[in-house]
Amino acid sequence: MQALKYSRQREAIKELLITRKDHPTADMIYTELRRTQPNISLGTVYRNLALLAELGEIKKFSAGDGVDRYEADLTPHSHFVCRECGAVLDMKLDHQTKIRHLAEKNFEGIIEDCSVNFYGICPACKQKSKKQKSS
Amino acid sequence: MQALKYSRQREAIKELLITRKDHPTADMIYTELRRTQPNISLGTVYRNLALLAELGEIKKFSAGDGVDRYEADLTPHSHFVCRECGAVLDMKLDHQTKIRHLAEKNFEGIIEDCSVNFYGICPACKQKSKKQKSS
DNA sequence: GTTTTTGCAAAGTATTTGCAAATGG
DNA sequence: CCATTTGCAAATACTTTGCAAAAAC
Repeated sequence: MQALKYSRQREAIKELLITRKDHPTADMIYTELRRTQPNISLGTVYRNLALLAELGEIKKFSAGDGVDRYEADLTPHSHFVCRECGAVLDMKLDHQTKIRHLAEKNFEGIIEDCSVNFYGICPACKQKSKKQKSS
Repeated sequence: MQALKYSRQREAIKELLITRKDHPTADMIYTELRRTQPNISLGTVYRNLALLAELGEIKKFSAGDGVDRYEADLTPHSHFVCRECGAVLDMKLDHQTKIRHLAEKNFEGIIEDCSVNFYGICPACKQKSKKQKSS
């Protein structure tokens, strides 16, 4: 049981996540895939995202707004969320490893994962507001 | 305009968050307040939580499951989420300040906030599974 | 009296699920 | 063939919102 058969849809989802470096939601993935596979359903997208995440092939995370986001980059890194435009950017500094060790010292439980989110204004929006002021 | 009048409901929500040290969801707050104010509505709870968060009197955050959580503790700290029992615990180490400075060095945007979540097995659940093994 | 807040119910999102048909091995 | 996956639609979970009545000032 649970033999995991090939699925065109699942491959397409994985491929899309490897290609795209933004951090799409299930709905964004669905909309994009619809262009090449007009019959794919949102339920299938959700089911495969959950499966891939469970297999550890992709990572599901939250940007703090109510929507789940997905990425194929499994290396430890954190995210920046722009409260102006909503963009989610990678922050390549690897804090996690260091923080995790710090946290483990004072904690009796088991720490398996760590997520770090930054919030603020992204470089692009910062530029934009500068120009508006000077005009 | 926007003069902010007193509201018994809002005070009760704030008081509850100051008292309770778990990190309740809107629905948990609603259920609890219903015991003393049987007519309070879920919409009112949501509206006041949003208002209090906007005023900076409480903090809204995500534990990674789809539900928003609230707390009155405004000092920088992070959270641990048990993937066994769902408990959300405070991690009192202040990583945020340090991490923020690290992140700001390599980032052209503006960092206003930072959230750190740990995931794993909480001390209580760890104990429980130990006992099960030895029986 | 005017403005803000409330309770209620309805609407709006995001996600999950049941099921018969399609697909993979 | 049998097990898994799909598309579709309905169900669920969480949050927001419109509106008339109630409360605050």
